[in-house]
Amino acid sequence: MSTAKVTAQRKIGSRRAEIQDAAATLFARQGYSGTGMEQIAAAVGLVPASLYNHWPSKQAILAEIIVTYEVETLEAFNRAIRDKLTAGDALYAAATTRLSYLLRHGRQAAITDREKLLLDAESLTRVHGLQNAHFTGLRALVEQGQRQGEFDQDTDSLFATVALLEMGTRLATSFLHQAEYPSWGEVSGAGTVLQMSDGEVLANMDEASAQYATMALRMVSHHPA
Amino acid sequence: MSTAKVTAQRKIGSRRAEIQDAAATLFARQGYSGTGMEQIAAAVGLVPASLYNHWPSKQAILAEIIVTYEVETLEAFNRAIRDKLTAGDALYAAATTRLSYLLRHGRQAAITDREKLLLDAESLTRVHGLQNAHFTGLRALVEQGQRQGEFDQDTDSLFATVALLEMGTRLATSFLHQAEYPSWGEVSGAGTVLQMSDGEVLANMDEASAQYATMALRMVSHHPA
DNA sequence: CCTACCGATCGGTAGG
DNA sequence: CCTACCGATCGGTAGG
Repeated sequence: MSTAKVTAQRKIGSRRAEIQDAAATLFARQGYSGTGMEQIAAAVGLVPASLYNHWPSKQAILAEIIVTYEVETLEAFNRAIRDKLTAGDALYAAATTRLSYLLRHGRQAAITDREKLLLDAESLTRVHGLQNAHFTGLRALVEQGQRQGEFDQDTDSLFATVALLEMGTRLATSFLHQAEYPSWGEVSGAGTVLQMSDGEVLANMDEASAQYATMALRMVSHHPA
Repeated sequence: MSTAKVTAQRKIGSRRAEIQDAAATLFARQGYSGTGMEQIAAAVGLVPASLYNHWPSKQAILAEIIVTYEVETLEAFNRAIRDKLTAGDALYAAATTRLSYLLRHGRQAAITDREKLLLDAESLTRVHGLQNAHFTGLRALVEQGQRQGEFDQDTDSLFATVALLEMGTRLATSFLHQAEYPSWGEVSGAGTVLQMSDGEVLANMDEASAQYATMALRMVSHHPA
């Protein structure tokens, strides 16, 4: 497959987005510091200097990837829990929505996870604010379920919230590194059929999300009233 | 062997370890590519060229950090499950042992997670073999528990195994980035009192390990026969 | 969007 | 363990 053909298939006039997408793939695979502007340029068929017509710096590409990812993550969470009648329903919706989003943005999740400390102070403050809002919202949900008797009272809500969030991040980013678990991507008994190619999930995200949400409810010992 | 020579060898030996320890701190914080030999040298009060009296290359430091971490992780797992009478007991022991080890080696866990793909082919093959042995052993434990009726039959063992492993890794490496969750490190209700300083856990690992193991058992719906 | 090029920094070596 | 230094590569700029 020629680079020219792939480039031609993309929308003309979205060079900026094309560069960001190529950067995301490379950052996820090699890390930010391990990726040069020359590699990004080569991936989109340009010479390094031309990238600066679309982006002011390498840092700016990183910052937009991370901030966009965190903004969308928080929006997805708030949308998911809206109008849910019980804590169990809200947690289930938050979990399925989160894993579904994560599986479709595995590169961005991995980059945020690894490189966010390299951001400038302003962007980092914003990212921490977004992450804190997400964390606080999820923790409030856990504690609400505990007060209402739906979730186990003895669970430490701080610990459970961290575990829920981190388990999701890791499950999703794991798909970027299939080699780690050779059987990963196989057809598996309960329907976690997941095939990755160039950072994209091709099949059966819904089943994986349901499995994740079920485990999330088990972790807080959900027992519907 | 003269006393002077032994002393000299000890000095060299401790320098080697001192350099590796400083590198681990920097790699965990800034990434492998983001850390220069000059920074490592400065951290131990040397000039960059002097590092090459103790290590042949920057890559060699990375490789030893990762391989040692994986070897010890597998050993700890095999020791933990030895002689346990039920799958539930074995899973509980594996979980507490794992989190305890991870909390004491958060930097190495984070580095392995992020940088292992940068290893030379030989080291990477070895690391993948060690990880696969750990993964296979844990999955076998889950399936044994399912066959014996201790764990829920409907859980996908592949998915559950990945989730268990990744949740542990993330919980531990999260402590390296306290800023992420401002309340992290506080005194928390159920005893997850964890204070970090320079990558070291100072208090109450046992309670955190127990919380983690309890969640692990819940994830597979453990119900003692 | 290109050619040409900059100063800074990289991992690593020579020699004592 | 140091001083001195290497070629390669880095992110970014000037000018057209």
